[in-house]
Amino acid sequence: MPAEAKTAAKAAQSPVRAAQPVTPPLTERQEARRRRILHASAQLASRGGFDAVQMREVAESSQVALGTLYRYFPSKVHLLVATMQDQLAHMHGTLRKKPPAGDTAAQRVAETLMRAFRALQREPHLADAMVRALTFADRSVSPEVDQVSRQTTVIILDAMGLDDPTPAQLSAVRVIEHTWHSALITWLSGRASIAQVKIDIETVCRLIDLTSPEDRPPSPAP
Amino acid sequence: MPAEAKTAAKAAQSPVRAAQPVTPPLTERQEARRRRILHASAQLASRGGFDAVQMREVAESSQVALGTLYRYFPSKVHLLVATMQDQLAHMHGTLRKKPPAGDTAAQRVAETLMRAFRALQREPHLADAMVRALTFADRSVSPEVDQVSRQTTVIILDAMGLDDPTPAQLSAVRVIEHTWHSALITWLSGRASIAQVKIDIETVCRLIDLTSPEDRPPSPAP
DNA sequence: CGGTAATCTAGAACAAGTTTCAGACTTGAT
DNA sequence: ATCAAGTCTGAAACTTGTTCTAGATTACCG
Repeated sequence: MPAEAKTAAKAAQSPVRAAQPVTPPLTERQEARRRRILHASAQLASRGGFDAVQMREVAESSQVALGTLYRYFPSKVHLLVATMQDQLAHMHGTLRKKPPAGDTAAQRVAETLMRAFRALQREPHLADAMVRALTFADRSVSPEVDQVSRQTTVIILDAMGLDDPTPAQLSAVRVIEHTWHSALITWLSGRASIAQVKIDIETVCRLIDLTSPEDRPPSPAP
Repeated sequence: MPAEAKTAAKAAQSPVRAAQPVTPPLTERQEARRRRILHASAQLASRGGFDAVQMREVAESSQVALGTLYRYFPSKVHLLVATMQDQLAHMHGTLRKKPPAGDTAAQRVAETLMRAFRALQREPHLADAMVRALTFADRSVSPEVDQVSRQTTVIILDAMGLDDPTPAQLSAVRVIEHTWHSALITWLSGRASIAQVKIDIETVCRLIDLTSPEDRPPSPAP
């Protein structure tokens, strides 16, 4: 049993930087199947978003029986969250190569998120599928969602250049993540403009200066 | 046609304080039906959350044919978002009677949200159903979701004691709402503790001091 | 190699959201 | 009071996520 669920469950306990799960030995063909499935999922999602990812179609596209698909990913939401993990890993790689160049931590985080946002704008349907799955996920997907959250946290902390955040900073990072997800949703459902998302990201990033005033004096012009 | 959708669509244009929609004449019996439906929805939601609100059961509980239910609320998500509007109106009334008493705007907003949070804790399943519906809603529900958002904005601005917010303040309020929704979700899915939600709300409310320094000097102890 | 446990496949079956339809009932205008 | 238009009902049908089953296939152990 490939067992995504079990797999990620193990990783869902220690704080920020948790280890990758102990990969339960996957045959080469199984690894290939898994990749095919994730690829098909991303492809269908890119076309028509959440609704377009239909389990029967994913199964067909990836040349796998429906039952097998469900063995690898126990639900549609699991599948899409895994797809998101996949894409996030990509993005993290990309970001690592060209780190953000702002002067303050807040600027770098905002720049990082805006870069990610622009990437999502190129595939709005895919973004829709992944984000909707993420926020719709119930407790049974918590371990996987948590993993996504942890990965996002790492990306933000990287941008801040922090290794050992205080509780206050962790809270600020959580608030930034909250804003990030929720702002994405309002944008995806057409209730907020791109400009608004940008402003809100910049606004929330100001919290960083508030929790670590070492980087630059926070007080605005009087 | 009672037409929830049309109804709320009309309200979804002017900024913050939009007027109530021009109620398309509803007979008394129709009004009663609508109430029965919302009541059944809230009741089922209180039991088992999002999944427990099954359209057939709602129809049966409220003594209405399935087709009629769909005429009043074109989808399950529409129904639950309307349920949320209902509950929000309640809450706003309650809050009006006992306004928050903090010294700064930030304190009052945090207090208000924590009060709402405690109310939700009393009916976690209902909260689950409403919040999941809200964030899962696609474009077809935008007008209604927007209405909820506007109502929330009003509540927050009330707590701030503001009537005529600047764009920066509006952005801060949006960020607070984002955090509010997303923090609720992480709590509901068991990924964050109540304490964490509290801290995050307090953290994000600090943004208020940042965008309107008139209320009290923001600079922390050196 | 041979056997056995695990995995995979095809396809049926089930569950819940949504749609459809014919006929009964209400409403509002004349 | 009557008629036309709009609503409501009950029931069946359709869609898509999910589960189940029986029989192939594959992986691994001795």
